[in-house]
Amino acid sequence: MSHEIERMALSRYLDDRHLKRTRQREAILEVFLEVTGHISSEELVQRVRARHPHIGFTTVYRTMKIFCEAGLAIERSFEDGVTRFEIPHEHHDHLVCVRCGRIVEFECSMIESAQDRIAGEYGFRLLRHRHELYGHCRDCQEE
Amino acid sequence: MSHEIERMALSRYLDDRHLKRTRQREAILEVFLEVTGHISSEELVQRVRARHPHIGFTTVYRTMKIFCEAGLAIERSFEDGVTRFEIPHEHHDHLVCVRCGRIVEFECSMIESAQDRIAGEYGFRLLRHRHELYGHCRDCQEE
DNA sequence: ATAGATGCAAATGTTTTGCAGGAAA
DNA sequence: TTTCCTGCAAAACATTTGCATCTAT
Repeated sequence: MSHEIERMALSRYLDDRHLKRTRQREAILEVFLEVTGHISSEELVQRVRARHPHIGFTTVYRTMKIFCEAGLAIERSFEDGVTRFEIPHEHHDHLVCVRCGRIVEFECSMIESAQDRIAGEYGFRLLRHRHELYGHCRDCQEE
Repeated sequence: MSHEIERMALSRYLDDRHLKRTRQREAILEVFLEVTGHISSEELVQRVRARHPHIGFTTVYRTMKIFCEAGLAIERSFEDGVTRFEIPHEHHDHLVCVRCGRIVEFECSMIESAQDRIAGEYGFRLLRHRHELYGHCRDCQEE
């Protein structure tokens, strides 16, 4: 069984605050762990409902909040007003195609250290950042 | 009279599409050109209404859309769900204090060129980017 | 038995749209 | 006198909250 780490993290998070293991949380976890890349709240609701039609979207929203707090999910938002989630993995930022919506991850340690230096220059204690490049991906350039 | 460039850009934009010069647009322009830094839609509505109580917030939203299209304003959004506007000036990104909301601009050509290189590597034609550093500013660190 | 979870409906907050009346060209 | 603009109310949209009911512990 894969994603043992995520399952254990959730298990511990729930136990620590006396939260319950419910059918709904199990179902949402299953679906979320299958995601590769980024999934919006709405898509997540749809996929969960395909298997468990009774689950309300409110529950999905509330559950994803818990997953984020438990460290199983990271909330991301690009420029279309919807929240997306991804499974945490090594640090990265994103390239977003504004035509097809494709999201590609990139990593650049040079930029990372430049950020630290800049924050320091301005006296900021850096907590997090957001760095997105918007453009047309290769497939969307011909026309 | 300052901001001649902005006024002329708007004038031309309006003329080109046979749009009208109205009292409301004049009023919103006056207020907006006085802004230093970033102003949210809501703050803008308040400031405009302080002088012209009759102006509707719908008009402010619609007018700012026109200003953006005319190149007099740039829309920015940080992580609090509201749209902010700034007067265009040399390219820059932002440091945002998550405690007091202070927004500081920075510029880094090294990051800019790294972005171009990365976009190229992934076959993207870069249109724009978004780069924000979130943290605590100097004044918000003591506690 | 009881703290916690669910799902519906209603509320939220920001921004947009429909429309009838009003103003600029 | 036509075309565009305004302002109100209502809609949109993603997300959150209230609450009565249900369920895991």
